[in-house]
Amino acid sequence: MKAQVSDYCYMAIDLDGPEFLRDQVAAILRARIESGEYPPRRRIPPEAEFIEEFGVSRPTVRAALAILEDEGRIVTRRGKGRFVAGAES
Amino acid sequence: MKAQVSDYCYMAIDLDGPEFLRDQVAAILRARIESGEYPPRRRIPPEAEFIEEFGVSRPTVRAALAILEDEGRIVTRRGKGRFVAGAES
Amino acid sequence: MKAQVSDYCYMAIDLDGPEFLRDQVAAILRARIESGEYPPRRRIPPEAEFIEEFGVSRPTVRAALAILEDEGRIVTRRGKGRFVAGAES
Amino acid sequence: MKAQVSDYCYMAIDLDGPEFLRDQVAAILRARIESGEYPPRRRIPPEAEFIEEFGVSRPTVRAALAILEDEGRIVTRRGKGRFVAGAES
DNA sequence: GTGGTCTAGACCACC
DNA sequence: GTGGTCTAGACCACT
Repeated sequence: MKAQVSDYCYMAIDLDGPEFLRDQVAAILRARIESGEYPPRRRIPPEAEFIEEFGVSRPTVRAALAILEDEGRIVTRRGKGRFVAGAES
Repeated sequence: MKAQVSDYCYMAIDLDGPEFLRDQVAAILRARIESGEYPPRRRIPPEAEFIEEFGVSRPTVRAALAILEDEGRIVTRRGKGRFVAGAES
Repeated sequence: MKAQVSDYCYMAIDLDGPEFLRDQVAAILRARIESGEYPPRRRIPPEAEFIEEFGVSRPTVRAALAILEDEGRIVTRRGKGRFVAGAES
Repeated sequence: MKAQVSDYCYMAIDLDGPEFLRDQVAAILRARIESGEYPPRRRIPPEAEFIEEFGVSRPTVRAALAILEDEGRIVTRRGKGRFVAGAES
């Protein structure tokens, strides 16, 4: 059921992909944004959901989301959630 | 103050060089696993403890642990520690 | 499935509003401290556990814990947890 | 002996200063760089030393150092240490 | 009930 | 023996 990023040394989701879990999670979420699965200006799932989905720790999820925020793909609103970046404020 | 590797070998041999330290450390830890001092499926002490206990460098400890892992005696879980191999759960 | 606060009060009272939940939770926890269920200088369960146990929101739990802290019954250590107050070490 | 940043709810080093430990540590180190205590192109102490000096966790120290790196005040060399930024590479 | 900060401590990669 | 990444889980601030 879960979309495992990796099962820790058992398998990697993509052997040609990013080296670290943080970067792998970021890559998956980046793809979801670019594909429109997470549409502009819409909220993305909370941290807790990614923790469960990918089976990684909260800091790893947060590090991945920080990458996407640095890239300008998402914005964070404390207490409200994270949103896909889009035209206008 | 520190317990040198040679202490654990009961002063039986002199240290001829760092390349032997690795095997000596591995031998000590292997004995602890086989004696049950480190029981199956239990975590073994962290790298840092062996560094201090044996007075050797981190790469030496890691090389010794890699030997035991190659032998299938321990398994490694990043961020969690190393565990003595045992019956599957 | 969840243990409601009212269960812990033995259904003695009805809930007239959320402002009372805080005091009820505080009263339950106060009783646990005084009875020794939560012994001095020991950590009490984390916020999340009380949220689940009592079926109340995080702010309600935190407000209840703040009461106990004001009363000097518990102390808070960020990143570590809350502890029952007791003789100094 | 230690230059405490704060003793966790007991006192803050500067009540008008930064709100978070991370920012407080960053501010102290920033001041040392600007004062010349940590001169340009010289190595600054390792993470472990700041952990001990300030009595904070490793992630907090790293977060503080990340701020200074973002500001361009220090550069990081894996396996070698962190250095105060200075003219020329 | 979200994200924000912090603690503690593990193993990893590199020098 | 440095910095890099990761785990696990606590409390905090805000909505």
